[in-house]
Amino acid sequence: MKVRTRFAPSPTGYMHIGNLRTALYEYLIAKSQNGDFILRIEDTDQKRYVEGATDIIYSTLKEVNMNWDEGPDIGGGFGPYVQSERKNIYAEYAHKLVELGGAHYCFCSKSEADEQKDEEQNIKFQDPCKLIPLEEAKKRVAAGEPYVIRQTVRKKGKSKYHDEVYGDIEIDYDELDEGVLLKSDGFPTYNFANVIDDHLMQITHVVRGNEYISSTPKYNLIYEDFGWEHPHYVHVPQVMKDAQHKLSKRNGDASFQDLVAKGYLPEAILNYIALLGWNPGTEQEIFSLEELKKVFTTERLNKSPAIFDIVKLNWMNGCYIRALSPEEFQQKATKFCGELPAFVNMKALCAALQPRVEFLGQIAEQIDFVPAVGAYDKELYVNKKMKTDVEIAAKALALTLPVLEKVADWSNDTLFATLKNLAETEGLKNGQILYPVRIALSGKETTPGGATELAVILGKDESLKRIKDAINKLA
RNA sequence: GGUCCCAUCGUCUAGUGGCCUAGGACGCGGCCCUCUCAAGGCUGCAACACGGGUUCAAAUCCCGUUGGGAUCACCA
Repeated sequence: MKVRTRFAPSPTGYMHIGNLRTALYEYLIAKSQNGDFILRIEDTDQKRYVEGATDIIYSTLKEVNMNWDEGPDIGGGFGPYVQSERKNIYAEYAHKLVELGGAHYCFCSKSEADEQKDEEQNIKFQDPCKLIPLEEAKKRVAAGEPYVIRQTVRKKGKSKYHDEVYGDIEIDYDELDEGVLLKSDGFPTYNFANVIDDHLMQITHVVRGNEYISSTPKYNLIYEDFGWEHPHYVHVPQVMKDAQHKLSKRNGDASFQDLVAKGYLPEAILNYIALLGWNPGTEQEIFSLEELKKVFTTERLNKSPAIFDIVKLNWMNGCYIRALSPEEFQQKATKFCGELPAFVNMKALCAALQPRVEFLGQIAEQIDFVPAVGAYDKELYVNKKMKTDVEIAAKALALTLPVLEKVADWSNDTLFATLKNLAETEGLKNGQILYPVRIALSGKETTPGGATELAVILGKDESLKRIKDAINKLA
């Protein structure tokens, strides 16, 4: 049987990192076995629907290159792929389930149900409507009385099922609550829709967060009542913000879009989250999607929660940035450079930046001196290790200016050789020339590149101008 | 509170009874390289939650304790 997995997000306007990881694992399970990856939109809660949210889902999946084989936009043999368009299907099956004895009509209001139960005391809602004879209930429904369809749990004893990562799970049927399957507005709840859809769409592996472990027996009951086989279950641990809290929108934790906006590369993010809860069993850490397809297996999925560590993502993203060709880097980096003066040598600037940023959002701070030198203190010229002070700097800059004016080949090699030579003939240390020049060009203590590299980035005219300015400042 | 799940360096993890004086990666410290800072190379610090068993032998199996998480919606 062909492996079919599905990513079934609800369109709430936010691509959560944990969600994306679930999608990745679903994609990898399918693709590692030549199966199909299906996209389904779970929008049965009209209150939570956010305009444009489905576009975020599409664009995110596309950005990380996880292409779906069937979905709302491209169709497929098992559509429609949007749950709100399947309303009548759920209604049909819900009524069928009532006939089968797996569910019943309930005329209680939500508040009536809420009043009865008590989580602390472990008192569950005992639905009085269960006792209404089916024929009578049908009459009331036909008469137009508002109703919901609730699951009926008749079984006693232990419910058992196998999970691919957690192993065998046993839960007592008494623990299961008789939840609403079809709401009074006619829409199904997740509890019902996911079962119907997964069966109808012939999903073979369901991947979801481990918060569903304890409700899975309820779904299995529905499968049983219909006489269907349930899919393989792959419950995955949570992605946490810290030991106590999981990553969430409410906490303001970064979403995939937020990270991309900060200049993290989609491939790096994907690589990083693949390793949050899964490992290849080898010491390899850098994986392309294609490589992951080859080595992924559910056996190597972990049971315990993983904390999302932005510091390690930074490192990994840095690896991806450094692996970019200079052209690719320049193309991506330009967007983060803002408006730069015409004198800037972009190629040289990007070459300097590439090994020095872990994510593109760090560029701005690195290049703030490029448009113009900001205000700085003369004391910046004092550096013990470089053996410079204000006086030496003034002398060095005065010496450097005429020499640089004569340089025709404004390249790093030539500039460096020239200044090194100048230092030698003047009996100065390299640093006594280079350090002041670098400060003159940037006005900053640390810069992406040395004096001569900055000179190349700024071009000859601008460099000479800045050195003159510095000489005046020190005079 | 009931039920379910989890538990190795700060973090991600390897480890499925002897190969473990517990390996790798990030981070952190040191050294090298060096026109500052990075990058790169080398190197150091750092963990089996606790207590009982089982066994010739336990991070690995069992039980308990502790700690953490999840769930108990007409949300998914």
